[in-house]
Amino acid sequence: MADTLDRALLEWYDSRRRDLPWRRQRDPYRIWVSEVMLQQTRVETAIPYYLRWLERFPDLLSLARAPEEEVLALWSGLGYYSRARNLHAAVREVASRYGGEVPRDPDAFAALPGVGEYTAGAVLSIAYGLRLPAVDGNALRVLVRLGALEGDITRTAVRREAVRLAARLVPEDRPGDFNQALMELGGSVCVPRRPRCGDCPITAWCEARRRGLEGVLPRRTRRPAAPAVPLAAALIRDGSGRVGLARRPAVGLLAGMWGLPAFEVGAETPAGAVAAALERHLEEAHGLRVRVGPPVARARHVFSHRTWEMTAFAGDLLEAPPEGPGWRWLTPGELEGFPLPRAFSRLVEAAGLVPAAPAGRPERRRSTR
DNA sequence: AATGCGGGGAT
DNA sequence: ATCCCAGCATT
Repeated sequence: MADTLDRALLEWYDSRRRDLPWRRQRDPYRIWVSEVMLQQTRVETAIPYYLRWLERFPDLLSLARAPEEEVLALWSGLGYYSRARNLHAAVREVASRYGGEVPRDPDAFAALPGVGEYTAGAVLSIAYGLRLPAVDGNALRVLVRLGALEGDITRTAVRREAVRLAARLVPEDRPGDFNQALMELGGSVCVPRRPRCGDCPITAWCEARRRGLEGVLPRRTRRPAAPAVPLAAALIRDGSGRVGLARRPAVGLLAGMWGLPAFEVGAETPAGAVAAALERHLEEAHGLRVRVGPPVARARHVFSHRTWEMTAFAGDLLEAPPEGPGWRWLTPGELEGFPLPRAFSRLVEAAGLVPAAPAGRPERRRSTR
């Protein structure tokens, strides 16, 4: 076995690294896209989105030139939509300010929207070979065990300590591979519960293992359960059977995405008054005069911090709606391929307007038989 | 320093 | 049910 931690880890990585789409080249733009998609997202989830993204936006300038609507459409279903908006804005800044070349300077790169300490370290170490740490959730767990850091990892101080440890460990030679190896080790061997220390290439250096703490580290206070929030949505048809969609506000949950017009029902609204409250919401938020009828579909959607208990009410349009950038009508056929966030696509499915979507998220195939 | 922000897979 | 994922911006 190699006699230093970094050599042992790199040897392990060389023998078992996965063949991932973003590991086939070192184009900084492509590495960057992968790192943003992978923020809080599993590798297997991101891959189909990544491939489709690069087909449409093969280089930085093609993304910089694209309209935001198309960018969000390609991201839809992946979640955390500000990632897409920030990446789009950042790429435009690189195009205009840096001549289309991703800056090598860590401070300049990290100043771009959506680029934090992790993403800067990952992109610059992988694409440019800079000796920078990149500590994601997986690497954090490895580092906490390696150094037997006993503090609560939800605290900033403990995370900083882990980053300092990583900065000490990352070698001049192959820093990008080292960072990826640390992450991959956390994802496959140094897993949250019951780590497979027998398969670990750096167990000889692991302080938690030496002290018998590998099963209890990292320590973390648990999050409170997400509250359930009722959501009232309107399923409004126009004279020709099309369905009304509203663009959500630019800030907040699902910001800027399209969905059924909807609002979160507060505790002050009794169950019997929801329909009337929905009518008021449609009037105030969209200038629509609608008579809200009976509920036609229900669905539950779990976010990380709240759960929507969704009810869709049928709505009869009393008066022609105003045209505008925040409102559009789609036929059920158009709805089927439309980039809706999952919460709304599920609700529309429950209403029987479109067939249930196929398992693969990104390829919204039209009619596969 | 804590919170908001998606969606899904593993246990 | 709970945890957690190649995190970042905002407060």
